[in-house]
Amino acid sequence: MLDVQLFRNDLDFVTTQLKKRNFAFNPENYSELEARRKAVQTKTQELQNARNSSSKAIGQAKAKGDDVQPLLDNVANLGDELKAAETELNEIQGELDALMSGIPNLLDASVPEGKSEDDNVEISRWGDLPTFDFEVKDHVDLGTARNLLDFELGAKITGSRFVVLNGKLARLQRALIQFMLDTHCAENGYQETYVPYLVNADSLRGTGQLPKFEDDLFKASENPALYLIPTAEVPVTNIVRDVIVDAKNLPLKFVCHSPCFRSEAGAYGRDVRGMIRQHQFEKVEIVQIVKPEDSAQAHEDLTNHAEMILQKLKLPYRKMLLCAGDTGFSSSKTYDLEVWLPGQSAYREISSCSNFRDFQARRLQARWRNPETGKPELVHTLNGSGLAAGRTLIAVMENYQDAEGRIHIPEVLLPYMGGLNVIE
RNA sequence: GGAGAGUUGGCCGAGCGGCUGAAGGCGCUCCCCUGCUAAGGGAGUAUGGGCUUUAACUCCCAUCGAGGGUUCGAACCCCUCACUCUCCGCCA
Repeated sequence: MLDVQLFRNDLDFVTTQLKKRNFAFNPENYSELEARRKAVQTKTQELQNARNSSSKAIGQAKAKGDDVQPLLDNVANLGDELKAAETELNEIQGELDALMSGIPNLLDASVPEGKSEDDNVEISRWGDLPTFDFEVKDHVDLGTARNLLDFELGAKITGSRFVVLNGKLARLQRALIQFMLDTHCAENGYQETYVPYLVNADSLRGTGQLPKFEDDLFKASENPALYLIPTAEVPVTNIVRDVIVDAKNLPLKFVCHSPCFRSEAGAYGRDVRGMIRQHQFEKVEIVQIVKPEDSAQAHEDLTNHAEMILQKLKLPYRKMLLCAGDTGFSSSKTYDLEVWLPGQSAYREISSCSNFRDFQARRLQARWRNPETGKPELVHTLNGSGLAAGRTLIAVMENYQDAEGRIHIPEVLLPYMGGLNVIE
């Protein structure tokens, strides 16, 4: 949610900024609605004031033992008039809310122009691409050859875009998750959390998935309305919903492993092969709640924390700055990390690190008390994948394969694999 | 699942139809006194919104779990829902 004051004070600025995103915003439409709101709200409040002062007068007259009937006659019609005004105001507020909650965040000045992922800007590359003196396999061939990955079984048990991991490979994924959690806690100062995987609509509104992106979610129950989390970002960021955080406790840094559930509506036909795009996958999420002045630096730090995992795993990757058209709804600026997948001879997204500034915080009413003003002010929120475990598993399989189709265990994972150093 | 009790400001807690945006206490901030491991006195201390060209003040509106109702007027009465606690049952 953007600041309504910004719309009232500098509508041209907002319109121009939104245009960078190719977001169709109609300022005339907005102004007209806002003018109605102002008129009706003022009128409503005047009526409320009239009612309050009349009621007070009646109370005082009664206390003195005066005849209150003339006063009662006076306010006879006030009730209906007030009710009508309040109803109208509610409708207008509802319209405005719907409009405002559908408007994306404003982009940071450093975000490049562009329409699609083709316009994203490469910031850096890390690691040498591996060379193989044999024909490389992708993770599907590597995994199914040894019955480590079973897509047909996933389809039988549930349906398409689900998979079963067997034996050593399941353990390797668990090792990756443990390694990521331990690293973020011990080296990057994050606090581990465990959170619900079903969330209510308020939580999803807070982080921006609702009302606009309900199709991307799995709804698990109707009454109460509960949804499977699409990312741990939702429950973890909602830790600070309706909270005024003590300044001395900032920044808050959380790390959380969770499964993620996405309906992948609109992704039919994309990445159908393998486990790149599943309805259910494991991810380690890092979240930061910071003072506004710290969020730009925190964004760089948080991205570095995600990069650290790739570096320790010795997986080659590149860092992309997303262009205007590819930056998510709630984000003001996003870096994607793309890992090298030899099986595809391509870099593929493995982490997305975003600074939401106060966009989520305003929806969440997540605030901190600024000692300088003594007033509650909105915090800034950030998050990133650190990393998507399912895709990291794929990357390890493909980068660490040998001519026999075996998968060697990255050095940093050895302590988590119970002495195993190769899956064969 | 059954029975009962609750939900008020940063925290505890009073209030049960008008003078209550809310007593009292704790905490916090400032001032005074005293003087040293402790104490006394005074003042201040909720949030969101509107109006205003902007800002501050004043003013106005809303908020005592949420939503609705009764009433000239609701923290207080009625209804619905959510959550918390206690006891019983069940359970990884």
